[in-house]
Amino acid sequence: MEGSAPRRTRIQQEKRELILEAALEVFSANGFRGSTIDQIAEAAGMSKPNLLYYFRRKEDIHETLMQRLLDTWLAPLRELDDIGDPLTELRSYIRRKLEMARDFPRESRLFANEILQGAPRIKPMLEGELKTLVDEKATVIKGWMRAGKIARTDPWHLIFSIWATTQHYADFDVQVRAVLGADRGGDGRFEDAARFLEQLFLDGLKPKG
Amino acid sequence: MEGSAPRRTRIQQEKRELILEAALEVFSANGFRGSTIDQIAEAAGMSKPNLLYYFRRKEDIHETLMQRLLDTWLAPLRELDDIGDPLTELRSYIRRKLEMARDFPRESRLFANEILQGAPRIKPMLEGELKTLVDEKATVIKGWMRAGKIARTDPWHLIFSIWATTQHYADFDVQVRAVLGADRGGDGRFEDAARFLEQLFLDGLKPKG
DNA sequence: CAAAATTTTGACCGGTTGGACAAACGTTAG
DNA sequence: CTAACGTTTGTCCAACCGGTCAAAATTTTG
Repeated sequence: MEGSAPRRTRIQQEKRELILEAALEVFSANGFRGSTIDQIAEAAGMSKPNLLYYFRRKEDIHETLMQRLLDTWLAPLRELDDIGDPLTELRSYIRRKLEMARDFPRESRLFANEILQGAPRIKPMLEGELKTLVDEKATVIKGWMRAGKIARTDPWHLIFSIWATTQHYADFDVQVRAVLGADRGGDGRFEDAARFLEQLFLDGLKPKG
Repeated sequence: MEGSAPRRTRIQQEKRELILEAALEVFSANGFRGSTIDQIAEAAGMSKPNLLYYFRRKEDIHETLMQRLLDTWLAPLRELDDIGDPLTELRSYIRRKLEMARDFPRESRLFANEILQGAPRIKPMLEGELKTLVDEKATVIKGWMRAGKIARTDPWHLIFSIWATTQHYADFDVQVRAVLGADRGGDGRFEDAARFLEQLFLDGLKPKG
């Protein structure tokens, strides 16, 4: 039996990383079918056959990329914990997700692309691992509601709304920039978004008093 | 000079509609580059050369589809009006957008695909028409804030958050269904979402009292 | 160093895809 | 009927794309 960790030379380690970085760039910008091996190879600074020496098929690159992505992508939700003040916990979660949209927009778009196409490669994971995790966190949130720490609502849709609002700033970045214009579309937009989302999720839109 | 409305026979009218309907189905599911003319032709029940008789290039279909989409897509925002109670207006807007996600998910995904790829074909429209419209509505919303009718926040990010949360149910439908599971993922999910979003946008998550 | 193992590349292949074209088919008006 | 016009299709092509292969270049190892 082969060990589960394939033995790799130093060059293989490095080149595989190089390819994955290049592929993230290309896939996230053009989608899976919209990207060609040649594009990835060029972005990685090597010839196509050379790239195919490290990853036998185009799908293998995508699969590897997706597996790595999912671990880090769900980390913020995993950290959502029962200890500490509920509202603070949620605020931290929103902030972390927004930071990820700011710092890893390519990963967000890669994921969005996959889901948009019907998640052909990761549907089992969504129905298994992801559902389990979300259900678990929904239970935590329900506990907070029962304890009167936060208002009663649907925990699942709460999580969806956090995903949607934060990832929007990565996935729809072009639109956000276009609408905000040159002056407000700069680096400050994430701070503005953070402030807005905090207020939205905590207090909503009803005027005070 | 040719008139701006190209003269078309009855058959041309019908067949073009047929093609656009088929193309919406295919493009929204596979993206532009992921879709082939053959697929669209088959979905429209005709041969490829026949389809190319009505639309000379693949891009022409996509362009026509996108132009039509944009008009209807922004209609709800255009309706956002200064008359009537502000909170009611916003609630209506959210409801209408959610209904569009429910009734026209293919249109939503087509749009999402375009933006994700960097909006190569509609960027001018985003920076022009769309920005103008949003700026205009932001002014209306600011007026409501100044009048103390709704809480003070950033009107642009408010609009983004409404777009994000509602379109999420069309664009990330697979994920939403997977997480909710067979029992809660049925038709009721849009009503649950409507209830949740209303509460979120009006009152936020802080517990009452 | 020299053999062995690994890495890189140019050339090539078969399948797909967007699109062209001319010929055939159908329809309609004089 | 028939000429003109609109519609449909089979065939074909050039470009592209994922992937193979054998040979050359390079690195590692004894």
